[in-house]
Amino acid sequence: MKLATWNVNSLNVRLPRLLAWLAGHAPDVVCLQETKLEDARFPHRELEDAGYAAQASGQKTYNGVAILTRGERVVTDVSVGLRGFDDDQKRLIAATVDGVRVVCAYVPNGQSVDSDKYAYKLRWCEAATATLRDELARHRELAFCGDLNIAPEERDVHDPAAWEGQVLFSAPEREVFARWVALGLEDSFRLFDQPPKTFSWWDYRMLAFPKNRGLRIDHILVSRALASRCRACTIDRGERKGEKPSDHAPVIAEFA
DNA sequence: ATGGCAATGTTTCATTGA
Repeated sequence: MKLATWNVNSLNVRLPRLLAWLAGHAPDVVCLQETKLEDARFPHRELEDAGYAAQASGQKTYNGVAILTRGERVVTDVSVGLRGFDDDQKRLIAATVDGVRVVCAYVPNGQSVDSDKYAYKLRWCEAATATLRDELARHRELAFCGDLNIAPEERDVHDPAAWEGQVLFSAPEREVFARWVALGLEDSFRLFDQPPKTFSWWDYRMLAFPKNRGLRIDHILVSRALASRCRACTIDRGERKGEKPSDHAPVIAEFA
């Protein structure tokens, strides 16, 4: 099974690239973030023609998440949002796909550590921790995927000294990530030897991508049972190149 | 040096992202 996550930064704009990418990689499950589409406008037909079914939870302009599944994979127990956390922002969708619980998240950005949005991010993450604890109690095989908007370690940041204390790399955010790991989740990317300076997001500005000034903030975290089946995790940085790329690259994990 | 780019709707700018 091949499982991917990708912040597409507008599914409307990125649909041609997504369809080409699906044709090239044939992933079995794809978690999407920042679709920026109301459910009524979700491109179900185009994806069906490409061989994918979709579960979506979206809104106009901002946020929006979806889980795509290839072929006749059995999808059950679709749920939307965090338990016990009232939120108008469409940031979380989960589904069980052939027995694997897939939780797709678009964690709030947080803007800056002194902002209301940062406080919202931390509250959202705390509710996510509770939801994940529940989900892990119910499902042996679970993948928590998405734009988690946290760079967990110095090696996940192009310039850790410059980013120290900044949003995406502040101590409270890294502690959140550590709590998710403490629940029994493993960072699939770090199960394997990886090239140094591998990132998943690069700013559109300042020639950040050609200079490889990026962050690794998109992740596939897996429960221990699923980790034991994990055979690879890679970031498709080539997808950041070319015409109209998303500012995020897809992350792909493969399982036996 | 706090800019730079991209997408969206409220569109000819303001807001947000990370």
